[in-house]
Amino acid sequence: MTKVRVRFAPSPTGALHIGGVRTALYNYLFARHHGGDMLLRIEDTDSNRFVPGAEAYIIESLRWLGIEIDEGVGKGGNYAPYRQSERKDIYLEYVQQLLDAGLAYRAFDTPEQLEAKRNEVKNFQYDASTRLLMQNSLSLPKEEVNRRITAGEAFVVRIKIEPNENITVHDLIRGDVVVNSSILDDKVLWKSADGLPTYHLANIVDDHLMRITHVIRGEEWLPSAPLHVLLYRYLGWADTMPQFAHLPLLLKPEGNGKLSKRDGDKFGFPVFPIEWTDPATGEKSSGYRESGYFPEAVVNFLALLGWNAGTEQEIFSMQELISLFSLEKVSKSGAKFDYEKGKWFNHQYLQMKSDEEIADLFLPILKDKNISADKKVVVKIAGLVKERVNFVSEMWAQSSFFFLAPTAYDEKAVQKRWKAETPALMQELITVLESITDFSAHNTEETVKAWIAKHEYNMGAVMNAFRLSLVGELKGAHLFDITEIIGKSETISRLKKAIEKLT
RNA sequence: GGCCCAUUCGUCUAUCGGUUAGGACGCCAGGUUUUCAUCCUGGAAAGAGGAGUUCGACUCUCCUAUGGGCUACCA
Repeated sequence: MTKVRVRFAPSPTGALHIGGVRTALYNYLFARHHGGDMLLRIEDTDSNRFVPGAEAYIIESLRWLGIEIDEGVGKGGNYAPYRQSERKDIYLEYVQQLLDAGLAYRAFDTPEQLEAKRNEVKNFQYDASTRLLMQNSLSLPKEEVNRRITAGEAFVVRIKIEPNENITVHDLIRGDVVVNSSILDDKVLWKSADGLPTYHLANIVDDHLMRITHVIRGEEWLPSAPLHVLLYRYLGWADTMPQFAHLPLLLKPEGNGKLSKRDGDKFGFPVFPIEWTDPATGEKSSGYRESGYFPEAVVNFLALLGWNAGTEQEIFSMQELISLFSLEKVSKSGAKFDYEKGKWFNHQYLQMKSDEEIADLFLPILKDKNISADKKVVVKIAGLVKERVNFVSEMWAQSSFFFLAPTAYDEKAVQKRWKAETPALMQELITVLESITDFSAHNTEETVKAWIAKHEYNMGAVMNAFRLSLVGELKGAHLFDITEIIGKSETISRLKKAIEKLT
């Protein structure tokens, strides 16, 4: 059996969209599952839309997510070059072959003429029914064609599609899709504007030459798949044509349409894997990486948007995804992007991290806040706070009281928990705390609780006022974990301050 | 407009002719807790509509509706 080879073939027209990331992921999972190769090919045949930096962005995004490339741009391989703009001569050879075989023809119609035609005839399509009315090597006398060519007149090359034939595309996800060739148009294969092939030609030539066995791409390509099947046939490669799988699209979380860059701005979540700055406008778009997502969480989340193992498992490592993935289990319909679930995945992965790892991520944030803290202490705090947050970036809000004494007290909390007798109670608590030498959470808790029990104080009244004094609000970690970390003198100092400020 | 694809809780999905239609996110309630959060338990919540086929349809077929995609010298 031939070795599975798949490719991810994005255009360097900007940041890699999250839907594109999923396509790359599925290709990768499929390749690894079958012990095959994953290629990265850059489809830069549209010189107008080329964006500098996009290629590097794509490579970095895949690297961050752990989607490894075996061959291609940035990696090399036996089928180089992997950038289509560097393969022009190769494509030239094959258009010529199509031209010589009479399967393609030259068309001289200018974009303006085509535009005029489209305005004049509704639903105009350049095909068998109209091509003889246009200016091309099929409609014009041979001498006229030659004259135009030698005069250097610009022309495109179009595929010549024979009408009235049912073309079947076998899709691994959708089954057979049958389309009548009459509805297909004579697509441009070679552009005159920039002297490069179109996607259709370059794609087929490369997939064939690079020995691609499975084409796994977005559903937006399904309508042109019959054209691609025809091209394989025209080029004599029908017997080695790759298998197709068209993936369902990622849709907007609300309303209609596919997920777009604008949705990120609108709903406040990233639609790009890593931050992207548009080189033309300087406009920044947020990325999952910079938003504090773990790559494993993004991968897990994306993997389940359109695929599932058929079990009730939700959390999958890359290795598990690889061993379980199959195209048969990819769903057929588009998936609305559920950002809330994405956050949940990150929460799950955050809980799996060691306190040490989390501390390493939290330390720079503390540094930003001008907090210098001992790593050991931060590790401890990470352990106490991680379960309360989805992202490391949210930890400061949950832990600032470990580092800073409250400067204000929540008004409602004060009203509820700071009564006339509270100052005296807190004063007594200070005395109790002062007597403690082993200020560990456990011992302090025992001592304080014993004191409360002995005097038959109201537990809630004491503890809440205590908390209010230390935190400034009625929230936060276990109280005696706080006292242990901030220490005896700071604990007492905060109590004193509260008594002073709230009385 | 034409062509193609799709349609199970609000969302992601399981089910591959016979199920009390399952799970997860989110939501709601209760419990744990000194607080908030976490966590645990429970709850509400779905087969687009209509015809067939069949002893029996979420599952197969057709129609309609709805959603999506494509319809460039963009990919």
